[in-house]
Amino acid sequence: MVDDEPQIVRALRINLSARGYSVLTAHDGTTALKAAAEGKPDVVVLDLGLPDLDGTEVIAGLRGWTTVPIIVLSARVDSVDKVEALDAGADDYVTKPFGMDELLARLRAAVRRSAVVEGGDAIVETASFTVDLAAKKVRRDGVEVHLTPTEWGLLEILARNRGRLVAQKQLLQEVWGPAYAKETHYLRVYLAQLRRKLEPEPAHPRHLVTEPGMGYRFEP
Amino acid sequence: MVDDEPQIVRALRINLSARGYSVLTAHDGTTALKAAAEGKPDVVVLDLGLPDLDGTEVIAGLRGWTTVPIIVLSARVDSVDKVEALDAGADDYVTKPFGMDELLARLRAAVRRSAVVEGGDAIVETASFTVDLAAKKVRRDGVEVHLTPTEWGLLEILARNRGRLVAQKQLLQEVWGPAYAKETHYLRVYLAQLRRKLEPEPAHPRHLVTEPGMGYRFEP
DNA sequence: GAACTTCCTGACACCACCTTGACGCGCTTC
DNA sequence: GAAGCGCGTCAAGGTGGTGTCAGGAAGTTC
Repeated sequence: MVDDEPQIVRALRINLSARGYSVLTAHDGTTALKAAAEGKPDVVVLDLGLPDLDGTEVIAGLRGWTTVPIIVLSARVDSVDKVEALDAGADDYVTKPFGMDELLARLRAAVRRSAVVEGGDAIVETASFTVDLAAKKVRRDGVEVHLTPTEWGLLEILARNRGRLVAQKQLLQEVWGPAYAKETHYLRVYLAQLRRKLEPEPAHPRHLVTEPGMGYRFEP
Repeated sequence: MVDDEPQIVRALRINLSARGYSVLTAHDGTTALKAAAEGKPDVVVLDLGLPDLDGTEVIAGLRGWTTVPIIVLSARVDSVDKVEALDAGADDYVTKPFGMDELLARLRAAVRRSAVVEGGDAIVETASFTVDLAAKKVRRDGVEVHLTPTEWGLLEILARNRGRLVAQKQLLQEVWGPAYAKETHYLRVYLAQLRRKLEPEPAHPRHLVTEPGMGYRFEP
């Protein structure tokens, strides 16, 4: 969040923090570029009327090394300014005064877009095997392990809820469908198969743990 | 370009065509969705006040199968409308009346962004063949291999997602269109053709791998 | 208008996967 | 201590997904 007007910085910080964002602030272009390089933000909100650098210079300075979404704030309504900022590399341009709801929505849109690009950070590791949720791959001691669709469906849910208990009903409904909520036998068969393929000692599972009567838990 | 007001469509068509864009137009939501499925646009400009469908319905209809950038046009200034459209999956929201310069700049920004997403290394190499995504060419042992448009469409998606599993549904929707999401037979035929042209042992594919029940994977 | 390419469709064999049943074990309950 | 329940294991049958081949329709080029 880059702005030289303290009240705007303050308002945004409160709103963003309340929604679970962590916020880095800078009050001029130079510190903004430095802070961005160190903090690796997921999105940049940039006011154009900074005391030291011109808005397009800040944008260019960021675009030199990152494709992080940049949302420009500005009091200038003139379309020339908008075109300049957007062509310099900004992703969006919001004119002051702006509604907080709108800015937040544009923020969400920008983050959503870049989340699609990255995507690859979905790797869950345990002592004996690795689950790559984006590529749908499982490796054990470096070699790829082949899983059937049903096996993968189960493992994916457990891995996405790693550390948490997942109810039998939830697993059955999400993998087999709502009509199969009581076929707990399926779970026993497929959990056994997963353990045989992934656990060092299938008879004494360390990562795919049964919680009797309740469900299963993935322990990373 | 989706709008029910002829004069706006006309103005935009002239401006965009003059700048080298090729323009598809639709005057309501239903035809827009159909045209998008067939035409595979690089960016969608969508007016919200359509006669048949609600704006968010059109956005949802597109987002069901594509991540194409959507720029919303609307006469409504209310921030609730903006938030709704953006959260439904729109990338940008421009209120009427708008400056043509600004819209064009936002268009450029949207296209630039999605170009980055697609980007990546333009050349993908395997032990037995090379895919040049920029030039749309495939070479095997130095000599160029001719692919049909459909074959190339499949190979391109797989190559851009190299290493990752691509679902059957995604391949079908992106190559043949949303209506063909269940024609898995097409995939079998065309994957067989690609393997015959590219794999050293078509019967035992090493790079165009099937994951039964789930999809296909390109292994570099 | 003929030759060619490309796409779609159908038939068939094969194999992996899902489902289902039977059985043994350990824990809780009475 | 017996009975019942939940869980893990193993094996077998059926079926649905996959690869392959070939023929015809539609469109393109010369």
